[in-house]
Amino acid sequence: MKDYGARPLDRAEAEEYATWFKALADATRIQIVSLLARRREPMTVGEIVDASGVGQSTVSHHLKLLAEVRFVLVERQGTSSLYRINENCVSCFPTAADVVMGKPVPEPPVCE
Amino acid sequence: MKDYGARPLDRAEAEEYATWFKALADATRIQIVSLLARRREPMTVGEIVDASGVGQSTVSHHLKLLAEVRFVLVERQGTSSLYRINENCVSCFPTAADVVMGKPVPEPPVCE
DNA sequence: ATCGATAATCGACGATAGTCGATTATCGAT
DNA sequence: ATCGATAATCGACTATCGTCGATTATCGAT
Repeated sequence: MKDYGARPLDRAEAEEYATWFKALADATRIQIVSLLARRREPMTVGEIVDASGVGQSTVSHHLKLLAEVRFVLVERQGTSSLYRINENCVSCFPTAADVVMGKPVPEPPVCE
Repeated sequence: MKDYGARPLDRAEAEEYATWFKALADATRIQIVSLLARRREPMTVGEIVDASGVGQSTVSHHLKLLAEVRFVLVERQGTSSLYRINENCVSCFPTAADVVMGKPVPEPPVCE
């Protein structure tokens, strides 16, 4: 690769960002994430099922994916699971979008 | 759906954003886009092939996808094709990330 | 008219993804 | 110990994706 400035996007960085974008590369997951981001409070799977319009197993599947990349956090409470947005991602993710689009940022976003 | 503020993310909006994120849900495409975003000047397919490390047909395939969602723009010049970043997306795409993450914006981004 | 360089398209392959219905696991309450 | 509610997992099906090598199309130059 040639020189495009101080912080070129190498393969490893590109692959990390790709996993983030992949997590939101589906309309159902976008609805779930935006739903949890607007309510900053935990929601049960049942509530999310009602709001998303797809089956319970499908929602559970998507929530698992979103939890694996830590877009959402889980906490079991009694017989139900409470999902909430990961506040770190609320700030990190748009910054990742900036980085890919060439906007210089002081620190590359490292979400957890 | 219940009420989560003035601008809930309906299915249509979620699907539009999903196509955008889907376009960047691959490490190779992220490298291509960030490459074109850093150089603001048009690049030939051959140059992009050299910089990306994958085959010519693969790069051509990805460029076609990126052009379909208008992340990049094409212009034929002689025997080569010149690809450049779509400046609109540089500003629209991070805004879309903000919207999904619940940050209120004056206008929802409509890229073209 | 032909040649060479460049890029687009084709065909194929294995891999991954989204959805569903059905089943299983977990846990509180009776 | 059993029941009911809740959510996770399983199995299957179809669809899409990323990559490649090979072929074809385009166009400038000779």
